[in-house]
Amino acid sequence: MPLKNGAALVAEYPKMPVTVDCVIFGFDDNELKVLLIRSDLEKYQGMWSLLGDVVNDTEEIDAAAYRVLDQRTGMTDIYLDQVKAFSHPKRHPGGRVITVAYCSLLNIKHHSLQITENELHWHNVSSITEMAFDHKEILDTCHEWLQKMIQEHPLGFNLLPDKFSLRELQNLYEAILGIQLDRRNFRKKFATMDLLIDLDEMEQDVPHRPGKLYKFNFEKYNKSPRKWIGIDF
Amino acid sequence: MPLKNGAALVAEYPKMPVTVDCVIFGFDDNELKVLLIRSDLEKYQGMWSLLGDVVNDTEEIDAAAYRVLDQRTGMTDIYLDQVKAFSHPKRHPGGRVITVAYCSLLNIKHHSLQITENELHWHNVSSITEMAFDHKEILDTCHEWLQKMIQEHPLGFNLLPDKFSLRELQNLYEAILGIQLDRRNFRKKFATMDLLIDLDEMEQDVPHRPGKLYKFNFEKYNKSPRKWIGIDF
DNA sequence: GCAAAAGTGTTGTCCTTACACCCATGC
DNA sequence: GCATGGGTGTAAGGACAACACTTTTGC
Repeated sequence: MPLKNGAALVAEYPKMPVTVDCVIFGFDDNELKVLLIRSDLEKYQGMWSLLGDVVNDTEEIDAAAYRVLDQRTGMTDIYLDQVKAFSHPKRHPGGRVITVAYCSLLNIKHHSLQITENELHWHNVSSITEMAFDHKEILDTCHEWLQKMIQEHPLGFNLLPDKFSLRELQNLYEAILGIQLDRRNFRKKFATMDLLIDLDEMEQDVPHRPGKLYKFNFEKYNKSPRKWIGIDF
Repeated sequence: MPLKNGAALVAEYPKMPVTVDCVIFGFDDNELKVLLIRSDLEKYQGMWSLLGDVVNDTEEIDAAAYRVLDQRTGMTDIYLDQVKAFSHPKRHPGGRVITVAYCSLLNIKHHSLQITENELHWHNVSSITEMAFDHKEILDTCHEWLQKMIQEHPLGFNLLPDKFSLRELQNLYEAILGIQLDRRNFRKKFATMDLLIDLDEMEQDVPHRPGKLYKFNFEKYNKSPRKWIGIDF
């Protein structure tokens, strides 16, 4: 087989637009939220869509996703992870567009944009039934991804304030997983893990007995080895 | 904000080639193998690369990956799953190419291609140190993905013959995970799961006491609900 | 009969689950 | 003082880890 020149080969490849779409989750009022924008396409007039943008010619797709987050929220240190590429040929009414979905987690309280100005709104994930493009499918995929990930990795803390109570943490897990958890067992679990730092501070302005505040010990977590063996299906 | 026409919008998006690369795993001689082809690019002369191809204009990326498998192995019912998109702007020497990595699992014994003719060869995953493009990184990512997945899902059976012994199954897990497992506990685990069908047949032509043969009960597995709650990190 | 792997049980430890009461604070 | 959620302990059951000997077959 004759060897080929890379540039000549690639020049003949079919080319198509690639975009990123960010599923930006937040947590407020004991509900899992997602940040959406009104679609600016005729076909999807009035419907909500994920925040996305094209991938530029010399740009990593991760970089494009971070750029979307920065542009829309003004925040640059947001948790972000690639989830899946979606490629149905008719998924975009304007023609073939492949998109790579990203899941990102941010603390709503840190995020100070004027949401009414630019048609950007937080929505309860549980009450969304329809979206522009295939964005409902992408949202569902990212929600399932998140449900699995928060059980295996300390991601949920990205959705909470730096200081949080055990009640808030449990509410977060219950909202994302859609189940009720036993309070004593939940607290025991985190006590056993020994990855929460007791700040010796109390909640303020709650209409009941205030709870203790904690922060997550990322330093200790990052030093501890992962124990991941266990066949179970 | 004025509404836009989809086609006009998409026409202005940057376009780039998208490819798929398949990490095709097999299992033989108690080793995890991967199917590779010699690179046909000048720059990577003599080096091995994954099996890939471009994604065509109206083709789903999943379909492109299945097409690669069909073309290279002649098999159409192979397990396949999307793993991750790789997008470094310089990952292909011929210019910007985004690739989506797929992991596929097949039973080497079912696969009858003439491997010497078309420069296609099975390689021990553990002895690969260098590959063309960023394919070593892609292979490593898929290997880690597989290590995690075989513990949570019954994927490993795709790498084994229809009928297999518990010893073969354990060898498979040990090869993929790179660890030793206790034989009694391993068998007990699968006995408790009650998802293996005892075929009342014995291994043939083994130079020692033959073991019983089993097949996996996919029907029962698919009917059983997933129990997936358990915070652990 | 010897080599090689098949097959099998018990025990201790740990984790998970289920469950109920008193306490501190705001109003 | 009452409403609200904070905070705690225990007992039972199930899962997992460690461990050794007998059996069957091919040669």
